[in-house]
Amino acid sequence: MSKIKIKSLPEVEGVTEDSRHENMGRFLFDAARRFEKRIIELIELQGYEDIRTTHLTVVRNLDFKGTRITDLARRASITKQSMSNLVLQCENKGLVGRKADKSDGRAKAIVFTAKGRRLVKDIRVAVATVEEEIASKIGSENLQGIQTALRKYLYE
Amino acid sequence: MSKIKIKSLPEVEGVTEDSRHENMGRFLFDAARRFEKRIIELIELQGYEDIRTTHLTVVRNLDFKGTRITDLARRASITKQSMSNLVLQCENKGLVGRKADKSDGRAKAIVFTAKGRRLVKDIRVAVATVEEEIASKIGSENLQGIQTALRKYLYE
DNA sequence: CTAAAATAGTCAGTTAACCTGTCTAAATAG
DNA sequence: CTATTTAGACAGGTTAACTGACTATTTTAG
Repeated sequence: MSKIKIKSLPEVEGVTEDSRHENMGRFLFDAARRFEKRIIELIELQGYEDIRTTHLTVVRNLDFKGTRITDLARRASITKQSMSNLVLQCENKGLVGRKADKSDGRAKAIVFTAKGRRLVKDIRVAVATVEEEIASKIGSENLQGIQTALRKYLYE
Repeated sequence: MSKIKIKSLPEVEGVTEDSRHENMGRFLFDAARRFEKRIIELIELQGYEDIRTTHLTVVRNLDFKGTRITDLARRASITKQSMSNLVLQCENKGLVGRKADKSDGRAKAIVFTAKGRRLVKDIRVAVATVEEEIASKIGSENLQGIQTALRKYLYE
């Protein structure tokens, strides 16, 4: 990468200028917040109670064939202790269960219950709905563009 | 808005399909997280200690002419109690002060100290730097495109 | 012009979502 | 076969939000 160009920013003069500032971070943060809030709203409309964004972190990273807590944690970029706790919550809600991993006596595979699989489907519908809502506001080519660009930023 | 179109989503077949799913919410969330983390890193390199993203929430919404806690809270979409606490933290760090609002005896205007104004400048440089970093990865036209689209989604 | 309602801010307590440190049981490497 | 690593759980702490209750002003309405 070329050397970072430090923009010369406008001087603060007196006490009149506004410190508030639009920037990428703010847009991303606000948009992420709004998106998640809307997903939860739609999921609640489907009749689910007390499903929070953190539970989606479990659901989102769980393979249908089953996934270990350690792997879930790594995928979500949180500690295994935190993930362990989230999995416990999902278990209490009847969304996931545990089965022994016969190849490793220490490990347990976290697997979806039927209810959990139903939630996955309902979440996908909600996600598709919110994406439609956004697309209808900014255009689907912009939606696609954002996703492509952020994928590149994040994972390449 | 027209009625929500529910996409027919692929059926879950057996236990082989992966439940993990790329979507807009995930991209936004991960990108926001990465952005904020990077800003904090750069700010710490500038010699600041223990400046957290929540403190940026104060700084980001504070006018140079001074702003009341209630207004800060509204701008940040948090309760005034939460904002009151954040302002206290910023005050303890010497970033902001309070002065009486002569037109309203109940109110106090939160104002930047010299140190706070210096931080604002340093944050702007950090933001510009991170935006450059992103632009160098995804192209500045994509960066601009994302900002324009998200501004539309969020505030129009 | 006063009594009632609204507003600015604080205090106290709670909850959610993370964290670190420690521990066990099992697996693997030298 | 011992030593280290790994999977997971348990205990306890921190941060950033929340609600509810309170004081002190200001605004409004009869």
